[in-house]
Amino acid sequence: MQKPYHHGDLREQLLLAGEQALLEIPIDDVSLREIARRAGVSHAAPKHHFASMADLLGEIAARGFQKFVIALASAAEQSSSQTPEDRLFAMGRAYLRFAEDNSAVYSLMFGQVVKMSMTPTLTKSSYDAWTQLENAVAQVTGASRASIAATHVWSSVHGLSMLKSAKRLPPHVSLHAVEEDNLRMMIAGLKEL
Amino acid sequence: MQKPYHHGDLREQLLLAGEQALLEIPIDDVSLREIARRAGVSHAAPKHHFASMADLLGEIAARGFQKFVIALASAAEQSSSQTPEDRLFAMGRAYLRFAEDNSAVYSLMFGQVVKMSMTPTLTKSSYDAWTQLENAVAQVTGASRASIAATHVWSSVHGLSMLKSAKRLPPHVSLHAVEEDNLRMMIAGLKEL
DNA sequence: CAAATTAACCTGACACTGTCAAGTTATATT
DNA sequence: AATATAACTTGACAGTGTCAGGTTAATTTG
Repeated sequence: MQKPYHHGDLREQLLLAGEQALLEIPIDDVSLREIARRAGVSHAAPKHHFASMADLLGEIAARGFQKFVIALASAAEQSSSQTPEDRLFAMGRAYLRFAEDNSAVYSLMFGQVVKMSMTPTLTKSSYDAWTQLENAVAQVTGASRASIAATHVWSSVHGLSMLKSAKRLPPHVSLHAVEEDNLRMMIAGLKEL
Repeated sequence: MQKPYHHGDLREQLLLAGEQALLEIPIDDVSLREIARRAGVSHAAPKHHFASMADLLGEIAARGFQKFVIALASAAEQSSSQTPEDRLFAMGRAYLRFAEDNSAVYSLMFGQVVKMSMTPTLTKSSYDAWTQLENAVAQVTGASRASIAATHVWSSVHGLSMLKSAKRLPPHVSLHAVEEDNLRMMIAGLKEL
């Protein structure tokens, strides 16, 4: 728990600088050296806190999953007086919103493992996110085939998020309408499992 | 239409070398220089055929969409005696298979535009792929809201492909069962539009 | 409390990347 | 046959991630 001598805690500052950089500049311009620059340290300083850039990014992705779980839980709570379907719908909306508001971190969270290490904390946080979704889905479908059902939910919402952020949706459709209709169709499909 | 003096046609060779490299080595190791090396030319030779690496990758993605359209059409034909739902199901299976067999090119096709230029041929081929899907979906839902329905289909199948290739699905579920069930739920959802 | 140890950080180097400018060579045009 | 042009090479530049070795500050030890 002892603080490093120079920066208070450089590890945390690097994570924050990385998250900030992902918000501010194109993802290809986010380099380890740029993050070090933003934290005000030399280009090799991160080595003492992260074995590689993939490790740093993996840790940022892990923190992304943690915020993600909180965002979805909070959305679910606010509709907790309603049906399980409504709760799932609210989580779906929160999911799409998170992906939009944190698009760079989101694409890191679900990106190829080649650019990013599967650190233990990332494994755990992404597992937590999965569990949260599976529980919410189990309220709708029953627990027996919740894994399959959750995969359907996640695929649908994740796919829509990706198509949106990659700008692969046809320009003439209303994004908001697409989202609402997609969530409705997705939940309807659950009942056919 | 005259052939370049040295290689027959270096442009085509570079595209082939790039496609091959994407099959053989990790996507992060696929560099412009590596592709040039594989084509047996100097590191700057590609400049005469592609303005940038993003352009080369964009062209590879465009060719990916062309093969993709052919693969889906061929799958649909082979079940053409059946119902529109069956045809869509068959296309869904072919989609998942294409994404698996061509994972690097697939992730290029749907990746961020930052690494890859939206060249005119890429715009056209991805539009063709979209149109093909929309037509197949319209056979199931009717033409009026085919855009929305096609977005639902694409999101679901694309999302599943990405989760699979990013290894974000829980390890205890059978991939084959997940795919079949996902396609069934997805098509069921169409009827609730 | 002083000395030794260790952790945190910096400097400099290496091999690699994409892109550009300038030079060379082979084809095409005049 | 002379000229022009397109295709390719060489060499350079600024940038990257990572590693080795040196320096400085905090911590632990004697």
